[in-house]
Amino acid sequence: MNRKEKEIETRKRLMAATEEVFSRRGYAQATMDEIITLADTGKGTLYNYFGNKDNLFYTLVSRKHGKLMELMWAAAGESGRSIEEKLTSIVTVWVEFLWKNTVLWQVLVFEMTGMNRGYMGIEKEKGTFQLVTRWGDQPPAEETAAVLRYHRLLAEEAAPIATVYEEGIRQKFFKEGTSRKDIAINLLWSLAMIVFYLNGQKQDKIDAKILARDFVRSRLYGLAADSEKQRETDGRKGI
Amino acid sequence: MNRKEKEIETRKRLMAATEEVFSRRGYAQATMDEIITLADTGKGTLYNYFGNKDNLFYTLVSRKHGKLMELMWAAAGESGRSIEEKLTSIVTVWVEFLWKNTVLWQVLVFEMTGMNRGYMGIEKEKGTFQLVTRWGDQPPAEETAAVLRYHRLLAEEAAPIATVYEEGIRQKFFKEGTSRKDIAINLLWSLAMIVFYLNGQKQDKIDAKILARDFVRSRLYGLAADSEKQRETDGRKGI
Amino acid sequence: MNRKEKEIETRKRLMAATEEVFSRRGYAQATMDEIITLADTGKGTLYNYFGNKDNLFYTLVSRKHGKLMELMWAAAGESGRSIEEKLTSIVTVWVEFLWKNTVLWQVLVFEMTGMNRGYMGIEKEKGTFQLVTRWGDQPPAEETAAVLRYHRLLAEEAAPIATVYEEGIRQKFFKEGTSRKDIAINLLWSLAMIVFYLNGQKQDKIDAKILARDFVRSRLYGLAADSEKQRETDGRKGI
Amino acid sequence: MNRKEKEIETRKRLMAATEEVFSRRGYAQATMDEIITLADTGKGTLYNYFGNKDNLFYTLVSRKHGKLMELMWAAAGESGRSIEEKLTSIVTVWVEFLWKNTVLWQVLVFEMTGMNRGYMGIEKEKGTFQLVTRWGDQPPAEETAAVLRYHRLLAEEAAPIATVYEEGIRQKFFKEGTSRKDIAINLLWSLAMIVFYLNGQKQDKIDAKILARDFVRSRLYGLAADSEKQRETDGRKGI
DNA sequence: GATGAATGAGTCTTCATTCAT
DNA sequence: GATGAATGAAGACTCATTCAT
Repeated sequence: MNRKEKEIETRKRLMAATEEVFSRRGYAQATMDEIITLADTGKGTLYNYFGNKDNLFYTLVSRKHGKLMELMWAAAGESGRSIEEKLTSIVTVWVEFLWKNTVLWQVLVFEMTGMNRGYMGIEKEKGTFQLVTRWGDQPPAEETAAVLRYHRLLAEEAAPIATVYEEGIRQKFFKEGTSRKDIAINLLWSLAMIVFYLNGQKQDKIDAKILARDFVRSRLYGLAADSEKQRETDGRKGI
Repeated sequence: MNRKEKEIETRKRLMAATEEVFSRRGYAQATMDEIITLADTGKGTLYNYFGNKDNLFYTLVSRKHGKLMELMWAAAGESGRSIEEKLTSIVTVWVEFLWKNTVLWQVLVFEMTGMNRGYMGIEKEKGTFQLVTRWGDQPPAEETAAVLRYHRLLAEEAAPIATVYEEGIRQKFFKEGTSRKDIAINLLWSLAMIVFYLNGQKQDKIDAKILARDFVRSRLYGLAADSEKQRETDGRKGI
Repeated sequence: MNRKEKEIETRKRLMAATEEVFSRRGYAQATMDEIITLADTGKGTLYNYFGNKDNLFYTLVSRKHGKLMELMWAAAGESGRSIEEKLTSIVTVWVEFLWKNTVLWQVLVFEMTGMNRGYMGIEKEKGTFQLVTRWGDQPPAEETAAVLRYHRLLAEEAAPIATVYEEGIRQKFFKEGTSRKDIAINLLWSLAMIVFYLNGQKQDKIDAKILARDFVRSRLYGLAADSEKQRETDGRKGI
Repeated sequence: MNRKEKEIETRKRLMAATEEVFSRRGYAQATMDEIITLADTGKGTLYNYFGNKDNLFYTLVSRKHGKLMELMWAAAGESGRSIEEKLTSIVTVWVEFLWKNTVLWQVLVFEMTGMNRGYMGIEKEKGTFQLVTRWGDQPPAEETAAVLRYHRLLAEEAAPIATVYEEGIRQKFFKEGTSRKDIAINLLWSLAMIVFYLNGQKQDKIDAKILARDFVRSRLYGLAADSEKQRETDGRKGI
């Protein structure tokens, strides 16, 4: 094995160890020591490759995100299929992904975005985010930058489903008055909560496709037996 | 002010500081030092009252939980109201509560339950929980106990809405095949995700009641314009 | 019960609790909190009566010491008895005392005298002690005073046996060349080590009197079967 | 100096500082901060090497113990020498060792074994120890393990002298009825008490060999001038 | 380029003592 | 005179990061 191959080998082992450790411990409780021990390499190597802990996590998560996006866009773009089928496809991808990466994505959403410290990422213009906190004060610039890139990832993950939504709206598939973006986001995270909760308990028993199908149907057609009960409804926003 | 009153005063200041700090920093990043500084008291005092960091957090969260439960049960029990109205009431309570305690409840759900480390609390019998991890190994007994009490709180919070669900099922209000517990939990956490995301951005503008009403309707009657599309549906589980 | 009686009552409970706690934990690990809890009184009371932790311990130990000295002097003074009988009497008292106060006296000897920090109490003149350390530097005056009083107690405890020794020497009971003080001290502490080691394991089974008798005999007449082996001996110091 | 040498250098400095500080302060009063200051290194380094305070102490003491054992066994094995000579040899080693390590071995015997809290280590089978307390309750498993290893060391230190004792008994050198183990232990610790008390006061003046010789003789042949006084002796155990 | 020894700021926690009521 | 709430100095230990080899 030449030098280049060796390096790639080491990177691979580090990535695998990183995944293992962050998946087991979350972010704060994970230690660099455990990672290098598992990867059977040196601390210097880890830092040479990835710079720091946050960057290590970001690299891991970013790759996975990339693969996820490919699959989601593919599902969103399948031609000749109904809105419901497309939604179901995307959601299936999402469920399968989360089953594999439950902890990682929880950490991403709650720790890394700073959501657990009252941070919010607001999309000012297409692709440009701004960080605000519930408490008014701006975090230090460095932290802001570190946090925002995670917000960007998450915003991207809602895009495919939002696209299908737009399509559905044009087709008059949906009731009026619904805000696409909110719905897309909620659909995704509402489902994420289910997976987080089921979290492997039943993942052997439930097929991702079935879970996805049932979930989409229940969102589309509701839980109530008699939809006529909605006769008096008007102007609802339907978040 | 006599001694007893002074003590109560101190407790109050400590509780307030605790809420403030955990809300701003999450659990791991919060420091006892910041809390005592804010409460303008000594470290010993804090430890005399609460014993340790975890207990401090639990005390805070446990009180809030108690008040929440009262309100939820009240909403669940309102006589002479429809299922939809009861659901809307509970959900309104929930939204109002989460708006005030967004970060705290995120921390509770993701950090304290160990969810971000792959822990799951499984209810064996009524009220008895067992901790399992995605990775198979049992955490140390001490940690297990510390974590489980948070699971107990969360399980309790799903109870009122589950009760209304049962009632609705008896009344044939819901479609068949739905699993009450899962739905109750998901309804709650799906909504929580919305609030976590909105996270104060709009909370001044959106009325909790309206958000709740729209949310319940959308879950009950679906997002699709034409419910006839479900003609071919059969045996779905509707999670 | 009037006020005076009440106070005596409280003092008693405090003394009992003090003994219990120091016996279980040693000095450093004992806490004032445990003592007042056990005595069912307040912290202020404890401090009003005893001033501080060291003083509390000293008070306890000092009382016990007083009783011990009475018994020892009585044993040393029994008229019309042989040297061996007197030694055995004193040693019996000592064994019985140590069985009851094993931990307390270990703490006294090793922690309180500072022996475990290289402190030594040297008797300059009768009753006047000076503190020196293996390391040459003088401890702060305050600590010196606190430590020295424990040395004084211990020196006193060797006095009765030393007196009997002097008597024995006058009677030519002992071999020549023996240094009385060293022997007295060593006899005492050599025996203490036995009791510390047996430390309750066998104390139910072994009678203090028998242990004392055997111990004294073995010291007086030696372990060797054939005392003629000592023919060539000369000028030994016999510590 | 290359890396490996540097590491060894650091370890050495740490070991030296450790000895110095524990010797001056005992265990509880010694602080890690003082050790690193003295060793002129960082806290992390200390912890990387030794893990925690107890382990640091154990490492130090364990090394010294190892060297001591070598010397003792050598002294016990010298062929062609009488029992008395062997005993004197062992005891000489012991005295020389204790003179150098007085405080350390006091700390070991009284603090680390938990003797000052009523702990006793009982040897169930050869090499297997069990911890019991005067108060009946078992200490937590972790503490038990930490304490027992010190008991193991001490038990080992009595072995060489016990071996010589057995030999002496086979040779009918000793009076009957003596229990080897107890005697071995007491011989050692009785002597230790002397050294602890002399504790450097006179160590320049007294030769270890002379002290050892006199001590052994006095134990073997007794303190009394006339050994015929023992005529009435029967069945004594001679501890 | 890989390594891992060294670092020290940062945390939680303990506990003797004080003093106002 | 009894009380116990309040205090804060002190101490063990963790872990991301650096940099000389």
